[in-house]
Amino acid sequence: MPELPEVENLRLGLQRRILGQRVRSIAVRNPKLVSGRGNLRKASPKKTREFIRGLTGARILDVTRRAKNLVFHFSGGKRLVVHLKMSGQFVYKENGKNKVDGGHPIRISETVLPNPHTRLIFELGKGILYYNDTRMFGYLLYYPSEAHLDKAGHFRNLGLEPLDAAFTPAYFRGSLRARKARLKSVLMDQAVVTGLGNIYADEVCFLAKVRPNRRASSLSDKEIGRLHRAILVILPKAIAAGGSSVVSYRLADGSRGNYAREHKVYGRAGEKCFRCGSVLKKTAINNRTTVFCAKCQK
DNA sequence: TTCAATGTTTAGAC
DNA sequence: GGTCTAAACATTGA
Repeated sequence: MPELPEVENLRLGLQRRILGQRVRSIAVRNPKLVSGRGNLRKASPKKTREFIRGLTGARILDVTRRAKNLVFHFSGGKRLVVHLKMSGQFVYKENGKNKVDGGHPIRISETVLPNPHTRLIFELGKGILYYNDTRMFGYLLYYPSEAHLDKAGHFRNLGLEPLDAAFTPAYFRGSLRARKARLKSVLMDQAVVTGLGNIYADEVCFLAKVRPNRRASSLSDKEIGRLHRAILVILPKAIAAGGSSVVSYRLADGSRGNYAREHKVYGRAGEKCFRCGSVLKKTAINNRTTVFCAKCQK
Protein backbone atom coordinates (compact mmCIF):
# COMPACT_ATOMS: atom_id res chain seq x y z
CA MET A 1 0.00 0.00 0.00
CA PRO A 2 1.13 3.47 -0.74
CA GLU A 3 2.53 5.66 1.96
CA LEU A 4 2.33 9.43 1.94
CA PRO A 5 4.49 10.11 -1.15
CA GLU A 6 2.58 7.62 -3.28
CA VAL A 7 -0.81 8.93 -2.18
CA GLU A 8 0.32 12.50 -2.75
CA ASN A 9 1.54 11.62 -6.18
CA LEU A 10 -1.72 9.93 -7.09
CA ARG A 11 -3.56 13.00 -5.80
CA LEU A 12 -1.56 15.27 -8.06
CA GLY A 13 -2.20 13.06 -11.07
CA LEU A 14 -5.93 12.89 -10.43
CA GLN A 15 -6.16 16.57 -9.82
CA ARG A 16 -4.61 17.27 -13.17
CA ARG A 17 -7.04 15.07 -15.05
CA ILE A 18 -10.44 14.82 -13.45
CA LEU A 19 -11.20 18.23 -11.96
CA GLY A 20 -14.34 19.81 -13.36
CA GLN A 21 -15.72 16.52 -14.61
CA ARG A 22 -19.16 15.28 -13.69
CA VAL A 23 -19.90 11.72 -12.55
CA ARG A 24 -22.18 10.19 -15.16
CA SER A 25 -22.65 6.82 -13.54
CA ILE A 26 -21.20 4.60 -10.84
CA ALA A 27 -20.95 0.83 -10.69
CA VAL A 28 -20.30 -0.54 -7.20
CA ARG A 29 -19.13 -4.08 -7.74
CA ASN A 30 -18.27 -4.72 -4.09
CA PRO A 31 -20.63 -2.89 -1.73
CA LYS A 32 -18.46 -3.78 1.22
CA LEU A 33 -15.91 -1.15 0.23
CA VAL A 34 -18.42 1.68 0.49
CA SER A 35 -20.02 0.42 3.70
CA GLY A 36 -17.51 1.20 6.40
CA ARG A 37 -13.89 1.00 7.40
CA GLY A 38 -13.60 -1.53 10.22
CA ASN A 39 -12.36 -5.09 9.95
CA LEU A 40 -15.83 -6.47 10.55
CA ARG A 41 -17.73 -4.24 8.16
CA LYS A 42 -20.54 -5.80 6.17
CA ALA A 43 -21.99 -4.78 2.86
CA SER A 44 -24.75 -2.26 3.46
CA PRO A 45 -27.38 -1.86 0.71
CA LYS A 46 -28.47 1.41 2.29
CA LYS A 47 -25.00 2.94 2.24
CA THR A 48 -24.44 1.69 -1.27
CA ARG A 49 -27.66 3.38 -2.41
CA GLU A 50 -26.67 6.63 -0.69
CA PHE A 51 -23.21 6.46 -2.24
CA ILE A 52 -24.54 6.06 -5.76
CA ARG A 53 -27.39 8.51 -5.36
CA GLY A 54 -25.19 11.11 -3.70
CA LEU A 55 -22.34 11.14 -6.18
CA THR A 56 -24.05 10.50 -9.49
CA GLY A 57 -24.29 13.82 -11.31
CA ALA A 58 -21.94 15.62 -8.92
CA ARG A 59 -18.98 17.59 -10.25
CA ILE A 60 -15.44 16.98 -9.00
CA LEU A 61 -14.04 20.25 -7.70
CA ASP A 62 -10.90 19.23 -5.83
CA VAL A 63 -8.83 16.28 -4.65
CA THR A 64 -6.98 16.73 -1.36
CA ARG A 65 -5.10 14.45 1.00
CA ARG A 66 -5.16 13.88 4.76
CA ALA A 67 -2.60 11.35 6.00
CA LYS A 68 -2.87 8.47 3.52
CA ASN A 69 -6.49 9.29 2.69
CA LEU A 70 -7.60 10.94 -0.54
CA VAL A 71 -10.52 13.35 -0.21
CA PHE A 72 -12.60 14.09 -3.30
CA HIS A 73 -14.56 17.33 -3.04
CA PHE A 74 -17.75 17.45 -5.09
CA SER A 75 -20.25 20.14 -5.96
CA GLY A 76 -22.83 20.66 -3.23
CA GLY A 77 -20.16 20.16 -0.57
CA LYS A 78 -20.24 16.40 -0.95
CA ARG A 79 -17.15 14.46 0.05
CA LEU A 80 -15.65 11.09 -0.78
CA VAL A 81 -12.89 9.81 1.50
CA VAL A 82 -10.77 7.02 0.06
CA HIS A 83 -8.17 4.90 1.82
CA LEU A 84 -6.22 2.50 -0.41
CA LYS A 85 -4.85 0.42 2.48
CA MET A 86 -2.60 -2.40 1.23
CA SER A 87 -3.70 -2.95 -2.33
CA GLY A 88 -6.01 -0.19 -3.53
CA GLN A 89 -5.28 1.58 -6.79
CA PHE A 90 -6.92 4.10 -9.09
CA VAL A 91 -6.60 4.04 -12.84
CA TYR A 92 -8.07 6.83 -14.94
CA LYS A 93 -8.51 6.16 -18.63
CA GLU A 94 -9.40 8.60 -21.34
CA ASN A 95 -9.87 7.54 -24.95
CA GLY A 96 -8.80 4.04 -23.94
CA LYS A 97 -5.43 5.18 -22.63
CA ASN A 98 -4.17 5.26 -19.02
CA LYS A 99 -3.79 8.88 -18.03
CA VAL A 100 -3.34 8.41 -14.31
CA ASP A 101 -2.63 5.39 -12.21
CA GLY A 102 -1.28 4.94 -8.77
CA GLY A 103 -1.57 3.45 -5.37
CA HIS A 104 -0.70 -0.19 -5.37
CA PRO A 105 1.75 -1.00 -8.18
CA ILE A 106 0.06 -1.75 -11.48
CA ARG A 107 1.12 -4.96 -13.13
CA ILE A 108 1.06 -5.32 -16.87
CA SER A 109 -1.57 -8.05 -16.50
CA GLU A 110 -3.78 -5.54 -14.71
CA THR A 111 -3.82 -2.96 -17.47
CA VAL A 112 -6.90 -4.54 -19.04
CA LEU A 113 -9.85 -2.94 -17.31
CA PRO A 114 -12.12 -3.73 -15.75
CA ASN A 115 -10.43 -6.81 -14.29
CA PRO A 116 -11.52 -9.18 -11.51
CA HIS A 117 -10.09 -6.80 -8.91
CA THR A 118 -11.98 -3.79 -10.18
CA ARG A 119 -14.32 -2.91 -7.32
CA LEU A 120 -15.83 0.37 -8.47
CA ILE A 121 -16.18 2.10 -11.81
CA PHE A 122 -16.89 5.82 -12.13
CA GLU A 123 -17.93 6.94 -15.57
CA LEU A 124 -16.91 10.59 -15.83
CA GLY A 125 -17.55 13.23 -18.45
CA LYS A 126 -14.38 12.56 -20.41
CA GLY A 127 -13.08 9.24 -19.18
CA ILE A 128 -13.46 6.34 -16.78
CA LEU A 129 -12.02 6.06 -13.29
CA TYR A 130 -11.45 2.53 -11.99
CA TYR A 131 -10.87 1.59 -8.36
CA ASN A 132 -9.07 -1.76 -8.11
CA ASP A 133 -8.23 -3.51 -4.86
CA THR A 134 -7.10 -7.13 -4.67
CA ARG A 135 -7.30 -7.59 -0.94
CA MET A 136 -10.24 -5.25 -0.39
CA PHE A 137 -8.96 -3.67 2.81
CA GLY A 138 -9.53 -0.25 1.29
CA TYR A 139 -12.66 1.86 1.60
CA LEU A 140 -14.50 4.66 -0.14
CA LEU A 141 -16.84 6.53 2.18
CA TYR A 142 -19.42 9.05 1.06
CA TYR A 143 -20.37 12.06 3.16
CA PRO A 144 -23.16 14.42 2.07
CA SER A 145 -21.21 17.40 3.45
CA GLU A 146 -18.05 18.48 5.19
CA ALA A 147 -20.10 18.69 8.38
CA HIS A 148 -21.07 15.03 8.06
CA LEU A 149 -17.42 14.12 7.62
CA ASP A 150 -16.48 16.10 10.72
CA LYS A 151 -19.32 14.62 12.72
CA ALA A 152 -18.28 11.11 11.75
CA GLY A 153 -14.86 11.96 13.21
CA HIS A 154 -13.17 10.29 10.31
CA PHE A 155 -9.86 12.07 10.86
CA ARG A 156 -10.21 12.49 14.61
CA ASN A 157 -7.36 10.19 15.55
CA LEU A 158 -4.78 11.57 13.15
CA GLY A 159 -1.72 13.48 14.25
CA LEU A 160 0.09 16.23 12.38
CA GLU A 161 1.00 16.17 8.73
CA PRO A 162 4.79 15.84 8.58
CA LEU A 163 5.09 18.53 5.92
CA ASP A 164 2.95 20.99 7.84
CA ALA A 165 4.76 23.85 9.57
CA ALA A 166 3.19 22.74 12.86
CA PHE A 167 5.26 19.56 12.77
CA THR A 168 8.21 21.03 14.65
CA PRO A 169 11.10 19.31 16.44
CA ALA A 170 9.52 20.40 19.72
CA TYR A 171 6.19 18.73 18.90
CA PHE A 172 8.00 15.62 17.74
CA ARG A 173 10.11 15.51 20.90
CA GLY A 174 6.98 15.78 23.03
CA SER A 175 5.31 12.86 21.30
CA LEU A 176 8.39 10.61 21.40
CA ARG A 177 9.29 11.37 25.02
CA ALA A 178 6.03 10.01 26.33
CA ARG A 179 6.27 6.70 24.53
CA LYS A 180 7.82 3.48 25.71
CA ALA A 181 7.04 1.63 22.51
CA ARG A 182 9.67 0.96 19.84
CA LEU A 183 10.65 3.96 17.78
CA LYS A 184 9.44 2.41 14.55
CA SER A 185 5.98 1.71 15.99
CA VAL A 186 5.72 5.32 17.07
CA LEU A 187 6.88 6.62 13.69
CA MET A 188 4.18 4.53 12.06
CA ASP A 189 1.56 5.59 14.59
CA GLN A 190 -0.72 7.88 12.58
CA ALA A 191 -1.81 9.61 15.77
CA VAL A 192 1.72 11.01 16.16
CA VAL A 193 2.67 11.93 12.63
CA THR A 194 0.80 10.86 9.51
CA GLY A 195 1.99 9.27 6.33
CA LEU A 196 4.92 7.10 7.37
CA GLY A 197 4.59 3.36 6.76
CA ASN A 198 6.90 0.41 6.75
CA ILE A 199 9.20 1.64 3.98
CA TYR A 200 9.68 5.24 5.03
CA ALA A 201 9.92 4.44 8.74
CA ASP A 202 12.96 2.26 8.00
CA GLU A 203 14.46 4.80 5.63
CA VAL A 204 14.04 7.64 8.10
CA CYS A 205 15.72 5.65 10.91
CA PHE A 206 18.63 4.82 8.65
CA LEU A 207 19.21 8.40 7.55
CA ALA A 208 19.00 9.56 11.18
CA LYS A 209 21.37 6.78 12.31
CA VAL A 210 18.99 5.51 14.96
CA ARG A 211 17.94 1.92 15.49
CA PRO A 212 14.23 1.38 14.86
CA ASN A 213 13.90 -0.98 17.82
CA ARG A 214 14.95 1.61 20.39
CA ARG A 215 12.36 2.69 22.92
CA ALA A 216 11.06 6.03 21.67
CA SER A 217 11.50 7.58 25.11
CA SER A 218 15.20 6.75 25.13
CA LEU A 219 16.12 9.09 22.27
CA SER A 220 18.26 12.15 22.91
CA ASP A 221 17.30 15.60 21.66
CA LYS A 222 20.03 15.29 19.08
CA GLU A 223 18.66 12.01 17.76
CA ILE A 224 15.13 13.39 17.65
CA GLY A 225 16.44 16.36 15.70
CA ARG A 226 18.09 14.03 13.20
CA LEU A 227 14.88 12.02 12.81
CA HIS A 228 12.84 15.15 12.29
CA ARG A 229 15.23 16.38 9.63
CA ALA A 230 15.29 12.95 7.99
CA ILE A 231 11.51 12.99 7.61
CA LEU A 232 11.64 16.44 6.05
CA VAL A 233 14.34 15.34 3.62
CA ILE A 234 13.02 11.94 2.60
CA LEU A 235 9.32 12.63 2.06
CA PRO A 236 9.70 15.58 -0.35
CA LYS A 237 12.41 13.71 -2.21
CA ALA A 238 10.18 10.67 -2.57
CA ILE A 239 7.26 12.80 -3.72
CA ALA A 240 9.45 14.51 -6.29
CA ALA A 241 10.68 11.14 -7.52
CA GLY A 242 7.14 9.94 -8.03
CA GLY A 243 6.99 7.68 -5.00
CA SER A 244 8.31 4.22 -4.39
CA SER A 245 7.08 1.30 -6.23
CA VAL A 246 8.47 -2.15 -6.17
CA VAL A 247 6.81 -3.17 -9.40
CA SER A 248 5.68 -0.56 -11.87
CA TYR A 249 4.19 2.45 -10.23
CA ARG A 250 3.58 5.04 -12.88
CA LEU A 251 3.03 8.74 -12.90
CA ALA A 252 0.33 10.73 -14.59
CA ASP A 253 2.45 11.07 -17.68
CA GLY A 254 3.19 7.36 -17.84
CA SER A 255 6.73 7.52 -16.46
CA ARG A 256 7.58 5.33 -13.51
CA GLY A 257 7.92 6.27 -9.89
CA ASN A 258 11.53 5.68 -9.09
CA TYR A 259 12.09 6.43 -5.45
CA ALA A 260 12.53 2.68 -4.94
CA ARG A 261 15.97 3.15 -6.46
CA GLU A 262 16.77 5.46 -3.58
CA HIS A 263 15.90 3.00 -0.83
CA LYS A 264 18.85 2.60 1.47
CA VAL A 265 17.57 -0.21 3.67
CA TYR A 266 14.03 -1.28 2.72
CA GLY A 267 14.20 -4.54 0.80
CA ARG A 268 17.99 -4.72 1.20
CA ALA A 269 18.40 -7.18 4.08
CA GLY A 270 21.60 -9.18 3.64
CA GLU A 271 23.07 -6.59 1.29
CA LYS A 272 25.78 -4.12 2.17
CA CYS A 273 25.12 -0.84 3.93
CA PHE A 274 25.79 2.04 1.53
CA ARG A 275 27.35 4.00 4.39
CA CYS A 276 29.67 1.56 6.12
CA GLY A 277 29.64 -1.60 4.03
CA SER A 278 28.51 -3.99 6.75
CA VAL A 279 25.68 -6.42 6.07
CA LEU A 280 22.18 -5.04 6.74
CA LYS A 281 20.18 -6.95 9.33
CA LYS A 282 16.56 -8.00 9.24
CA THR A 283 14.32 -8.18 12.26
CA ALA A 284 10.63 -7.84 13.10
CA ILE A 285 9.04 -4.99 15.01
CA ASN A 286 5.37 -5.44 15.76
CA ASN A 287 5.11 -8.06 13.06
CA ARG A 288 6.58 -5.78 10.42
CA THR A 289 9.78 -6.67 8.64
CA THR A 290 12.45 -4.15 9.57
CA VAL A 291 15.87 -3.66 7.99
CA PHE A 292 18.66 -1.66 9.57
CA CYS A 293 22.42 -1.36 9.82
CA ALA A 294 23.63 -2.58 13.20
CA LYS A 295 26.89 -0.73 12.77
CA CYS A 296 25.89 2.79 11.85
CA GLN A 297 22.47 2.95 13.49
CA LYS A 298 22.83 3.27 17.26
C1' DT B 1 1.88 -28.17 -1.63
C1' DT B 2 2.25 -25.30 2.30
C1' DC B 3 3.69 -21.36 4.43
C1' DA B 4 5.39 -16.89 5.01
C1' DA B 5 5.30 -12.35 3.37
C1' DT B 6 3.01 -8.00 1.26
C1' DG B 7 3.29 -0.81 1.09
C1' DT B 8 -2.41 -0.54 6.51
C1' DT B 9 -5.43 0.13 10.10
C1' DT B 10 -7.92 -1.00 14.24
C1' DA B 11 -10.73 -3.93 17.54
C1' DG B 12 -9.81 -6.40 21.34
C1' DA B 13 -6.77 -8.56 24.77
C1' DC B 14 -3.61 -7.90 28.35
C1' DG C 1 -4.28 4.03 28.77
C1' DG C 2 -0.29 2.08 26.41
C1' DT C 3 1.25 -1.70 23.85
C1' DC C 4 0.94 -5.57 21.05
C1' DT C 5 -1.48 -9.21 18.31
C1' DA C 6 -4.63 -10.84 15.01
C1' DA C 7 -7.74 -10.04 11.45
C1' DA C 8 -9.91 -7.97 7.29
C1' DC C 9 -8.32 -10.74 2.07
C1' DA C 10 -5.80 -12.26 -2.16
C1' DT C 11 -1.65 -13.26 -4.51
C1' DT C 12 3.19 -14.44 -5.02
C1' DG C 13 7.44 -16.76 -4.30
C1' DA C 14 10.33 -19.84 -1.50
